[in-house]
Amino acid sequence: MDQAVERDKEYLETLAKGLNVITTFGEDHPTLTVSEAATLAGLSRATARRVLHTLQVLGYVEQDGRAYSLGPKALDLGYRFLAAQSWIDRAANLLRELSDEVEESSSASVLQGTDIVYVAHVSSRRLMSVDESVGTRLPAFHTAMGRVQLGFLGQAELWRRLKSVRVMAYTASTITSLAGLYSRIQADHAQGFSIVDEELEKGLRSIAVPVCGRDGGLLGSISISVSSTRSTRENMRNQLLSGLREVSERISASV
Amino acid sequence: MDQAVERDKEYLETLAKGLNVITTFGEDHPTLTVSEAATLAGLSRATARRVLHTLQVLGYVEQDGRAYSLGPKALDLGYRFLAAQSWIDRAANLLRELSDEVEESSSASVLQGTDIVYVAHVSSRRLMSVDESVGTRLPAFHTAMGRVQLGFLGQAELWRRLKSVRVMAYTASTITSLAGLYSRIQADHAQGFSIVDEELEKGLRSIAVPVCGRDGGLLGSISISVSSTRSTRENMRNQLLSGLREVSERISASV
DNA sequence: ATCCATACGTTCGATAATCGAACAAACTCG
DNA sequence: CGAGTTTGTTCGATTATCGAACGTATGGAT
Repeated sequence: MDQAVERDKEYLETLAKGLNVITTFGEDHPTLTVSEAATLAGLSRATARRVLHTLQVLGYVEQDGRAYSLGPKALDLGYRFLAAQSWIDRAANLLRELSDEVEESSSASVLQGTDIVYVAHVSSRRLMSVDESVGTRLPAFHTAMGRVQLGFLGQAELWRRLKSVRVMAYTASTITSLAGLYSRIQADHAQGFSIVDEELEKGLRSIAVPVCGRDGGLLGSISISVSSTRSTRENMRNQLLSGLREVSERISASV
Repeated sequence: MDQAVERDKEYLETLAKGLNVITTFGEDHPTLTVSEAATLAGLSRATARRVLHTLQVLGYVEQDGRAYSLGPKALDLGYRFLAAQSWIDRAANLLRELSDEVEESSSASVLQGTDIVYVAHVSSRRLMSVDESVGTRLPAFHTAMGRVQLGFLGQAELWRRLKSVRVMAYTASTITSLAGLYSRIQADHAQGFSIVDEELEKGLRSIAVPVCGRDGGLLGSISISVSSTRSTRENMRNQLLSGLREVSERISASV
């Protein structure tokens, strides 16, 4: 049986272990001791210590007594992803202007698997405003930004990803049937935008459009989010969609 | 001689190689082939391929034919640093309000070695506006945000870092003597703010204040940057300093 | 469409990197 | 201050990783 699941000798276990340790840090664990890191990463204590020592030498982690924390050099890794995609800077600036104009928060994201990952965000000045940091992940199937990007997948790939998610009913409004999600995504793709209404969180309504490169390939998506007490679906379509489309076109024109 | 520089067996070479490959991606190299990555990272082609394969399996890198590029999962690594520091979200929101009010761009950063690393940035709506992404690094000794943070170091440590930089004359205004930099940093620390005037880039003037935690320990710094044609040093001190100090105090009060 | 040069994927034995148990040292908490 | 817990370090053993070499694939020029 061991031979049946022979390990991939091209896969570097040590690198994987190290990256795994980095991902144990976060909001839940701003600092970690060696033993905590070992437990969370599923490593022996000696191995966890070697990982932390190496990361510290390289500047990705800082040590204060027994406590380790991620250092700002960890931002380098993510920054390089952002720096490699020129459309994101452009999007951030244009979304800033759009948010000022419509007085709502706006975002940009990219699709990865069954998640969207925020790559830009502008909060509005309202007290109740969507506020997500760059790097945040949300389920693609239940977000407007996710649905407009999923619509670019081939039918087989879309079904493959649909089947791989464990669909949860986040609110009473969440679409939970796979067929329902599939149909909605196809319909949104046909109309060129998506509105998601309180499926992820009660009170939250978002409208999104895709962003493409000059060659027509998908880059990501952008959206505006509002409190459902402030704007109806109809209002969003009538008042927010044209602004989003204009921003999307300006981004496409500049890359 | 080989024995004299015996390798640190607690340092994981494979992890270091992997992270090094990640850092070869960026604005200059949004995509890389196996051979390019090997050359830039100083590895054999087979090793570079194994690193890229492992990163791809883990989701940090994506492959399109022969071209590899960083995937959005790379943002996770940097996001975890930001997520672990609650003051940064708070700073971003308050800086957004401040930028709107004063109609200039604002930023927050943390000190790492002889660099500052941007952790938040708000561009103003002006055509000529400072625009730096989160993750960007700038030399601490020649920036207002850097100087206010360097002022928190002990004298010995400050001198150690001073001696380790290769001081460059970015503009005719750049302070290039170590003694001059040292004095300026001490003076700025004493007055509680720093103004840097066209030392890094002609036409760019910035004012910064430190941000501390409740315990008085340094968290980072915040700044406002303007075009030198729009504001004198005196104007910055008279009109911008109080707003920055207020934001700094509100951040400190909330963490 | 073909050919040639370049780049890539894969494999294997050798080697070096990595492992983790064990023990001493350090730290924390009561 | 003492006890319990955690960490740092070391060593021999084991496994992960390496890179040269060769076959395959790709891309560019003609």
